[in-house]
Amino acid sequence: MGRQPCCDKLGVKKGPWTAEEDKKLINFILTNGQCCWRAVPKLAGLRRCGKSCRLRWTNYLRPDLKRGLLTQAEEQLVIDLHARLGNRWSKIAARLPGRTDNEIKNHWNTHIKKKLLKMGIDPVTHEPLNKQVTSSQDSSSPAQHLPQADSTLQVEQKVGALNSEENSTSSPNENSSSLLVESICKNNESLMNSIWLDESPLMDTLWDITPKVENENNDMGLPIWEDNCSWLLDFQDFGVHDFGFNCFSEIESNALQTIGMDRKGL
DNA sequence: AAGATGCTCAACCGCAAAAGG
DNA sequence: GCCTTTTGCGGTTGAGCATCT
Repeated sequence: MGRQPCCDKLGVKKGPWTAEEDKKLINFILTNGQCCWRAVPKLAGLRRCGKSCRLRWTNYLRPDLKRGLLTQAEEQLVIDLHARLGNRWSKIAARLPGRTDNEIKNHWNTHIKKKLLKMGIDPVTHEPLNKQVTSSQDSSSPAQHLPQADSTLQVEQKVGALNSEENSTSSPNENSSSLLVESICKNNESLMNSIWLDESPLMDTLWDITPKVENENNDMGLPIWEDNCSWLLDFQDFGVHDFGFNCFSEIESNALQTIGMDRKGL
């Protein structure tokens, strides 16, 4: 018996996406907005599973994605958020505009984990590795070992509010302060403050690109769709050229019609 | 130069939660 | 409230590239 597959496996393509497939998906979403992902492959003429389309869009094709390595500040923020939220990558990603959960997860596993281990910090508990040996004898919380800087206090209060908002899914790591948090707070006070002050999800509204909702986004003080569309001209890092000129002109004309954008104006 | 090893990251898989009837 | 469908999440894999021996 077993579970029904998420999509009809027969005739469903797997593996890396081709430029042609990307083109179809982008074209479809620009024209129709994000609708039922299950229906997308059929409607867009793709031999892919809906899940795969959603993943490709959210992790690679979305207009608001930043490319390239995480900055130092972003990395520190990830570390801090991980200390509080654990492996809840989507929640962490929601607080880093332009970054995806997959990207952050990958970066964590390939870079940050090693970095922390090198520094003698357990990437799971965010506590010093040597301290853990004696932690069973020492019942005091990690925060008690640290001098509490004013900026840290402010951040911790905001985090407290955040945690209470999310306490239904609290992770075992949430209450542990860490040496890293301390240094992050000291070095990036303004960054941390701005982040904790604005707890609204940054990403979701930004990339809700259904054409008719532009003005609603604007009401929230967020950039309207047109402001985020410069990517259409260069297709981010993978470039227009990756699609071939012919296919791009087709997407471009459709996209520009959809969003009412005049290329000459850019 | 060539094979071995390590690293990165896009993509897949399976499960759980949410949504809809 | 139950069942089915759809979506979202986190863990894992593996191809491709870089570096080492």
